[in-house]
Amino acid sequence: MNEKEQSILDASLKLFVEHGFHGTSTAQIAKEAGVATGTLFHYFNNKEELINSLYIHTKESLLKDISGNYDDKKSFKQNIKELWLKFNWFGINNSYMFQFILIFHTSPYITSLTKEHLENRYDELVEFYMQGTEKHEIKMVYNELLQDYFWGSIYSTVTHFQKYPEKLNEKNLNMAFELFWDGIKIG
Amino acid sequence: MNEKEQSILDASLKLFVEHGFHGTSTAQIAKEAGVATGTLFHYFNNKEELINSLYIHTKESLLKDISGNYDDKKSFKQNIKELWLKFNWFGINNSYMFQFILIFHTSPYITSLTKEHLENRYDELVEFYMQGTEKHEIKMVYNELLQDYFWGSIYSTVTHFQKYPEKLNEKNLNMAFELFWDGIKIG
DNA sequence: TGACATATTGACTAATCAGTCTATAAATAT
DNA sequence: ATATTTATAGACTGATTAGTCAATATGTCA
Repeated sequence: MNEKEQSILDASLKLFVEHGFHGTSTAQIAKEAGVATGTLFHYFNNKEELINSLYIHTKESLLKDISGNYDDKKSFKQNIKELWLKFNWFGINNSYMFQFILIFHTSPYITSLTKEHLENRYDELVEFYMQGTEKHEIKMVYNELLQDYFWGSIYSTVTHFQKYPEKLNEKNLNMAFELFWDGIKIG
Repeated sequence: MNEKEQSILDASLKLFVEHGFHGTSTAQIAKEAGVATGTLFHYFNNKEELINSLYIHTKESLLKDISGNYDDKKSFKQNIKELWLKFNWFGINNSYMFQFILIFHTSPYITSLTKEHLENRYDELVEFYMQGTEKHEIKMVYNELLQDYFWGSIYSTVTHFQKYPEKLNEKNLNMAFELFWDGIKIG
């Protein structure tokens, strides 16, 4: 990845989150990135291609951070907690990226081709969940609801600590996890 | 509320949700509403005033739908379930409004004056919650986290049934509530 | 060295935007 | 009935936008 190309993506991430896709001009992006508009269009054919690249890079970054294997030596709860924490730390440490995913995952400017490129990688995560229901460690709730419940917990926890950074500590993060876990555990 | 004024707000709601604030031109709004641009600027001095009016109307509509008093004859769980359901039905039956609130509650175009106009009305809701912690029916979790947990559950449930409308029935809605309730209940 | 490709620049352009203005039409008041 | 205010229309304008283009610089390879 070229240095200028990277700074264009960095500037875009910041400005798209702060002012939206249409609220950010290519001139502003170029200025923020410290390049000329011509350079921007040298690396990206148009604005839409830019946001698609950004979406791919952001999601790749998330996938990299949350990847890791199920550890049979640990309990199911511990395994799921580690995954939950990885998601949350990603959101807390990369607030622009997290907000970008939140805002733009339904954007019409992100093409279906771009989405396909990533969607199926979450399959691993889904199977991971299934393990818990099979072993009757978590409630018999259909998969789609379980996934959305999981994501809702990540969403509310990350946005909570973005809003109240002074509340961020291990105790409160565990508290937030227990809210999530007690919702799906059996008994 | 004038008929044309209302159709301008309706058109704005739809287009702002679908294409964003800057992604929607005043000409498009006027066309969708079936009026001339001059009429739009007769009712709203500028685009920002339009989105602020829209925000107020949308939140007023939400507040109207979720309002109601705590019923001492019913259990705390039942009371909170009814509130939770009111929020969810609002989101399910008014998907544009719900998405609009989600997308624009942090928008810089919604002035702090507009926000103040509504924020304090949620105080009732907060006190409602406190009742549960005082009676030790729900976990001793600090208020801000509890509120964000509540909102996260609404968010994930509404977006879930927007994504999978065929899954919407009483059984699954109750299931989603139990995920939420078991997270905060004691024991 | 010299030839060719790639990188970078910023002035430029056609299209689009928010908002204005003038002209009427409809409603309301005196 | 007449005057005054309010509603509606759409052509128009100055500013801004995404994207182009021609010029120049830098790198690469034989």
